Amino acid sequence: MNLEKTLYDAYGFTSFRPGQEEVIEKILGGHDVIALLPTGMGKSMCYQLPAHLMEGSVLIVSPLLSLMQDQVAQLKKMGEKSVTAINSFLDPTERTSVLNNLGKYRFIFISPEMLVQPYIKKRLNGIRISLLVADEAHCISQWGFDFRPDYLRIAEIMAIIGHPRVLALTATATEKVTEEIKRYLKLSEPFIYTHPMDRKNIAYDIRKFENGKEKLEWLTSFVAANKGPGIIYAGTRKKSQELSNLLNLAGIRTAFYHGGMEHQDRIFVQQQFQNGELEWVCSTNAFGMGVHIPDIGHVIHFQMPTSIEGYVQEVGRAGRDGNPALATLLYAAGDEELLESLVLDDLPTQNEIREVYRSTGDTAQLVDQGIVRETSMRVISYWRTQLDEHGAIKQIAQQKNEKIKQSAKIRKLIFLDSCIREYLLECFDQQLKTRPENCCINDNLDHAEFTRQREIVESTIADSWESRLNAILPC
DNA sequence: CGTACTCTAAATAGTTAGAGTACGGTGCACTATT
Repeated sequence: MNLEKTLYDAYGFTSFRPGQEEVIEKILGGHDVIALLPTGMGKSMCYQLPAHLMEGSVLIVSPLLSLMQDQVAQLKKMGEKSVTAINSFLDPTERTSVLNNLGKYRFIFISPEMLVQPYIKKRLNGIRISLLVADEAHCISQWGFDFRPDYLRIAEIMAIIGHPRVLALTATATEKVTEEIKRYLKLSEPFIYTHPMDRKNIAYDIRKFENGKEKLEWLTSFVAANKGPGIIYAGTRKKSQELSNLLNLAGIRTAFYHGGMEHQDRIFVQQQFQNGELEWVCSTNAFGMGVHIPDIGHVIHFQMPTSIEGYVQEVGRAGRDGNPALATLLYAAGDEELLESLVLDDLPTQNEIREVYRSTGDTAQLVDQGIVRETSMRVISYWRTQLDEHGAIKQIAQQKNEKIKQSAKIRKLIFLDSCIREYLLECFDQQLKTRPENCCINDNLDHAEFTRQREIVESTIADSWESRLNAILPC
């Protein structure tokens, strides 16, 4: 079979990007695949092309509604007509029509929450699904255990849709995360494609301060002296607003972004940033997934990220265009206390587990009465279908242990004396092959040289929104 | 850890200081009102 010809006929591309062809061949050969591909490497082509060569529909599990809407729009722009997304954006009339004609769509996007709804399972029964795709598959491990437990339940529909082949796609996964993807998607012998994940054009800087005030002063002067576009990650919603207000006062075009905002406002900020109307975005970790801006030159962490995986994802949003980019992590004494308590406190407590397991009535009441938190309830409800009370307590304790390990890794990163790049790769079980010139603060990072290189880049990028739009358009 | 909110005692009627405590970040779907 000539894959390149199909690629050309269906999408007009003459050649594959690294990894695509190998992944597609494995899928067509009947294998399940876990593909770790860096963002911007055309991950979606890995399921788009097979869709043209296999009988039946491709079902894509996607973490965010906005991401789904984007992908649907992009596929439609590429001339794909039979695309749909089943989610709460659908009004009842549309929903009925989509559900009645499910088998007619070549691409069906869905959230994990929707996927496990009994009425959806019923509708999927008997539909011919050739491929199940778990997009951003690290979410299984990152969110499944404490935030969106339906991520652990994707495999429940395998039998219903006739055990199709499975493709799990992600840009960042440690061996442990890969293992969890494999376990929760119930893949027996998947082909695992790993791309070297080092981003050579990103230089790493870590700066330590006595207190928050010093950190703030440094940030203000840095942002005043350096051009965007850039992202500043804050630890709380409130802090993201504070930082944005402060920078605005200094005359810098900035907006804040976090999960507590109206959906419309979030879309607006993202669009403004993409069109170059904003130079910096101050945000919580809500910002980033599905944001494709090639020329981000700076990612600054004003407060510590919650895990190394999160850090690498956030930092990885810089320098997609291959030009020099700088990742700067700011630390002030005591910062770790905030984050660690925040991260550890959100797992269900022993008391919550006990209350739910021993409740005989409506468990929703426990949430209403404030005895069990809403997120805890969903997590415990999931484990209740799998384990007894003792088992659940053990499971959550193990999860907590895992989180403690994660925060220890972040702590180690901050106080590291050796190469940051090497350490990050080590966390992903990879080895550094060649060290770029501008590597990291512990390895001859030359800020002056970096700034000089950025200036050359900036002078060649026309600052019109048209050129940016062209750069963003899909490939 | 820092902040914001609640509670309580001491003071004497409505205010205030200090102690105690809860919260902080990621999103889906669904329902009940506007």
